[in-house]
Amino acid sequence: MTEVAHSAGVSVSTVSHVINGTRLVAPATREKVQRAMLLLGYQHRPIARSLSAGSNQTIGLALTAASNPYWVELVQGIDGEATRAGLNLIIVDTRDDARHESTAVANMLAHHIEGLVIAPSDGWRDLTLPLLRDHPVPYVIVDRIDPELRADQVGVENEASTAAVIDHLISAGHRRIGMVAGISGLSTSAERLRGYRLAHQHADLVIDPALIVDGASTSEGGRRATLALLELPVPPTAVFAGNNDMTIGVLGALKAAGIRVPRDMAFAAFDDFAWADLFSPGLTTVAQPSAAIGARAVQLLLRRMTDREAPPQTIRLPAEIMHRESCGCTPVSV
Amino acid sequence: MTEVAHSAGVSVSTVSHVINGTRLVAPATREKVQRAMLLLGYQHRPIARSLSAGSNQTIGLALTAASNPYWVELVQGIDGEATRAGLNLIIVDTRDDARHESTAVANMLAHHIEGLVIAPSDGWRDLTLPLLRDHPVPYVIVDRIDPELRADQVGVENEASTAAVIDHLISAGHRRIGMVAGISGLSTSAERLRGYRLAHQHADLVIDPALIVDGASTSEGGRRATLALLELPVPPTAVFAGNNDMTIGVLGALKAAGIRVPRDMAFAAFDDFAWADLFSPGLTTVAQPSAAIGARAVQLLLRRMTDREAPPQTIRLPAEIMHRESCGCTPVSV
DNA sequence: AGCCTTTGCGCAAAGGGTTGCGCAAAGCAC
DNA sequence: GTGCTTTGCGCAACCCTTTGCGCAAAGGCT
Repeated sequence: MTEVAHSAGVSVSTVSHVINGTRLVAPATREKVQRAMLLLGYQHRPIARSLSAGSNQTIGLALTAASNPYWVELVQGIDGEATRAGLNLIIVDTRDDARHESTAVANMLAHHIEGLVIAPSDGWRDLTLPLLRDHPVPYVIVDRIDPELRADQVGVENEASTAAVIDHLISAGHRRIGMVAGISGLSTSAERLRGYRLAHQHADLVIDPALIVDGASTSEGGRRATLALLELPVPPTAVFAGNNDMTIGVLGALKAAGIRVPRDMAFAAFDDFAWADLFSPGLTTVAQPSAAIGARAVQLLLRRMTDREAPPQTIRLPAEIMHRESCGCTPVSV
Repeated sequence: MTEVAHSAGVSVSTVSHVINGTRLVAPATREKVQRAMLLLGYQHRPIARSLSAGSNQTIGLALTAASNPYWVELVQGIDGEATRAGLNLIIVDTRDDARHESTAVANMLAHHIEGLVIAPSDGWRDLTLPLLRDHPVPYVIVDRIDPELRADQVGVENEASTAAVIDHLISAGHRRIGMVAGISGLSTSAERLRGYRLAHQHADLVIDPALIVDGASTSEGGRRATLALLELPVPPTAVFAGNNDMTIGVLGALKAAGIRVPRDMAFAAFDDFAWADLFSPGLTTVAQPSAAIGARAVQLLLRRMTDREAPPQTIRLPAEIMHRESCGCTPVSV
């Protein structure tokens, strides 16, 4: 920058102002500076700005890479909205591990990001949240909403949409519906479970506790949970899987056991994905508006970046129920 | 840092040296400094170091978020290996768009990353590559290998593994095999196509050019390509899809047309994924060793970071063929 | 012509850390 | 006790950019 200033015959401050448009510069001078920059192949290093100004036009996103395919659309939603606002986005993988998450976030903070979107991992309150409290960085939580937290949050209507699907199964005549629940540390798991309970309440049905099994939010967990359900004295006639990973496990276990969906067992799940439609039968799922969640999160973040004192807001977006054949309520067609 | 130095009764330079272990510090002094850091809750900002020293223990990864699910394992492979080496990883989404890719990479460079792993988008040579040439940042290319480039690269054996699968279909008696090819700007597409051709050559079969259709590497492209194949005067008896997105389109089109796999049409594809095993029939696929590719890429990067002059290396990792039922060579079983 | 307001720009400090150079104290051999 | 080598640390310049303050020239007004 000094070189550019020298070559253009102006001071470095003028060069800086030309670059950022932070104050009036006579057109002639501006021209000269720009020519000098071009001539010298000057590369602006916005990062140095963060030293003095503390702003580098970058926001961060922290989530677990494993939560595929939710991932992709969410990232695209966030990235798109950030680009629209003239912000760059950098992403880190939390591995859904509080320890790794906190170091990854700390690294982003060291890089002076101006805002953060985070899908917190289980246990983040002890390690990552304190970091955020120390630093004055605005942040928005996505996916895993924590009602006790005074923070901006965006997520999906877990409870209502799960209840709607379970309700649908109940109206189709099912009385024993298995629930393969996600890892209990996650608010999403709890909310979906509440939805399951709620639907039963509305129908005045008592839930056999044995029907609720822990799927640990993983494929393998889903498989085991399903085996447990099948071994019950009176197995369920329908199963609901709490997320897409568990869906894999559940379906695998059912296939291995020679149980056919929906003839022998009705099935529905949280999380839609490209393949859900291709299965035979097509899978009835709850589709999250991932891209919209991402976009809203960035909007919330932008608001907070301009107004630190704005009241925290929690947004719940409605999910869409993708009604296909696996729930067994319609005759299987092509 | 000044505060810490003051509180510990030493100079800032000593504090710096304690933090980085860059020169001998008497144990007693070191103790004092560390206590002071703890006491004041000092947060080291490695980013500031990059101003003077140009090192901040962070490497970057640039790829398209859409290339799911390849993504997840690749990211995990890279992240894991980076962590092992004591490096932080930040990721950016290129959107498979050269323009977006170049600004995203430029942003990472501005953040003074010490190395870059990149799965280049089509057209990156004009926008992103020049950036890399200007900056002295070591980089490694993954997935899309460019044979003409003198750079470190890691990818999968596209040609040989595709040839093996096509060969398998040929030995099963198929003489007209449709090839749903990926976007032509990608080296992976070209290599897989070469594998397709190679297998035919080995079997002394002439390829009807109409059997090779463009699937544009997308689901929708795969669908259209499949329709084109079905409308041929003599349709193929088997189809090979060049990646997982196109697989969705192909399978969707076949299902919509009421064509059953593998009875009416054999099927195989590049890219394995969790659901492939759950389909009925299970899908025969080529599984990339994504995690290994990521890990190797980081290893190559580390080598280059220490030795800028090392000869560029291109590594091809073998793929694994997941032999299931969709290729029709075995009786469909449970 | 004298004074006030713009307009345009330079000066220098600041932000957080690294590092070459040099100095002082300590250890050692004689 | 003298002179030489280590060992341990401080000083200050430097990395790159931003920005408050202040000055000078130009233009408008009376």
